[in-house]
Amino acid sequence: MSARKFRRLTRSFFSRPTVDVAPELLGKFIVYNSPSGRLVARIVETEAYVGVDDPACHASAGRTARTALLYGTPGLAYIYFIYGMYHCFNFVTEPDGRAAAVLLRAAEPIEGVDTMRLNSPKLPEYRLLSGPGVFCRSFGLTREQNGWDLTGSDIWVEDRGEEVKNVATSPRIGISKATKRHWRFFDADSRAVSALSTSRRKRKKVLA
DNA sequence: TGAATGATGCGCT
DNA sequence: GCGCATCATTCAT
Repeated sequence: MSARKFRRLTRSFFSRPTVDVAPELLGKFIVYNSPSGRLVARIVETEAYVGVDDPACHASAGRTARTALLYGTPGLAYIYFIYGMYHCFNFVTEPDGRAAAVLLRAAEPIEGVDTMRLNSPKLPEYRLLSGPGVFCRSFGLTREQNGWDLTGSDIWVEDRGEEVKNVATSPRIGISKATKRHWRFFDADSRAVSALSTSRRKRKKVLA
C-alpha cells in the first residue's frame, strides 16, 4: 500500500517524442498534494500536440509569452485558460528547444474523491475527471500552477506497474486543424473516457 | 436522444 | 474583433 514501491516518472520520461509519451501516460497515476488534501487519479485519456509543425499545437502560432513554456524544460505543467471559464492541463514534452505537450483529457478518481466532488457537484463519481476542463476544476488546477515541475514534491506521476490492455486512438477532440492525425489515446475499457454523449452511450452499451 | 447554443475571458491578428 | 485543445443547458424530434 505504501507509495514507496511506486516508481515516479523522471524528466527523461517526458524528454522523448510526444506521440510515444502520450499513450504511455495511460494507466499512470497523477498525484497532487493539493491545499485541500491529497488527490490521486488514474490517467485514461491523453492527446499529443507535437510542435511548431502541428497546426493544432499552440506552438504553431509562434513563440509568444504564453507558449514559451512549451519550448522549454520537459516535465513541467502547461496550463492555459480557455472558453472564458475552463483550464486545460498539459505535460510539456520533448527536449529543450522543441515545443510540444501532452494534454490530459480524462482520468479516474482514486483518492480525494470528496474534494473532487466539492469542486464538481452534481457529477457521478466516474465522471469527476472526465474531460480536460472538468479534470482541472475537480483537481483545483488553474493558471496558478502553470509552469510547476511535475517531477517535484507537490505534483508528480507514478508508474504503479499496471498495464492498459486496450489502448485506442482517434482524432483529437475539439480542434479544427490537422484532424487527420490520430493523436488522441485512451483506455478503451474505462468509462471515465470523455467523448460526445453519443459515442459514450454506445461505449457503455458495448461494455454492459 | 441528439443537436444547438450560451456562458465568459483572454491571447493574438 | 475573432476564435478558442469546453461544458451544461436548452430545444427539437
